[in-house]
Amino acid sequence: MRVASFNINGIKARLPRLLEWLEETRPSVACLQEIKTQDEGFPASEFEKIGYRAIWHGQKGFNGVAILADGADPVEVQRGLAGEPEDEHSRYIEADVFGVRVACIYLPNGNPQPGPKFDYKLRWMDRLRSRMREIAAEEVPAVVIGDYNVVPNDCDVWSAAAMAPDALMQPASRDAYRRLLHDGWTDALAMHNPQGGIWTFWDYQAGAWQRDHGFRIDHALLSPELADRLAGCGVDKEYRGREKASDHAPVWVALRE
DNA sequence: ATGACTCAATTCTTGAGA
Repeated sequence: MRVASFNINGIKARLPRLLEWLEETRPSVACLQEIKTQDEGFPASEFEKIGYRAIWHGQKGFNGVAILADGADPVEVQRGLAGEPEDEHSRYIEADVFGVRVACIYLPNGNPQPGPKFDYKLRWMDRLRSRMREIAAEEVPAVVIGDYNVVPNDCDVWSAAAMAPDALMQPASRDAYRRLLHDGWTDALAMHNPQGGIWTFWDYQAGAWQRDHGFRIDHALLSPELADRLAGCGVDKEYRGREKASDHAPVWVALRE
């Protein structure tokens, strides 16, 4: 089976591109971020027409996450993270599907930093870590996949110097990400590509795509029970170059049965 | 260079993204 993640930057604007990607690459599970629609605007019937069933957590205007499964119903386990009841951002949804726990995340960007948005990012990462430790304690095969908005290492960005002031690059952001790895989670792309140089995002601005000025911020973290089953992983880079593309490219992990 | 581009919103301008 393959579990994929795609920050689509607006499901309404991206629907033709998204359906095309699903039909061409046919992931078993597809986790989406930045659907940017309220729950009632989610085009579930369009996905059912091509054999995918979904759960989603929307929000007006921005954020929003969804989990799609090929020929199966994702069984929702949780939406949102504990620890901050007043937080109304739709950034987390978790389900059991095909015998795997799948959590789809859209981690706060945190810019500008320093400031309240960066503080929120770090608090959100603490809350995520708490939930991931709970999942790890269940000792189930699990993947926490999505847009982490963290560049883990300097080899994961076209220019560490140019990006240094960004919230995605801050030591506090990177430390919080490393704590997840220290808890026993495996960064699938990093394990298979330790040399770096793999990007999942290219800004719309300043010809970033044409210049290959990208970075790696979409990650798949595997629990020990699932890391043993990792057969391969990759980035569907070509989709970033199509008409009306998202600024992210899809990432995926292939798992042995 | 406080830029560049794109999306959503009862759109003609602003907030958000990264």
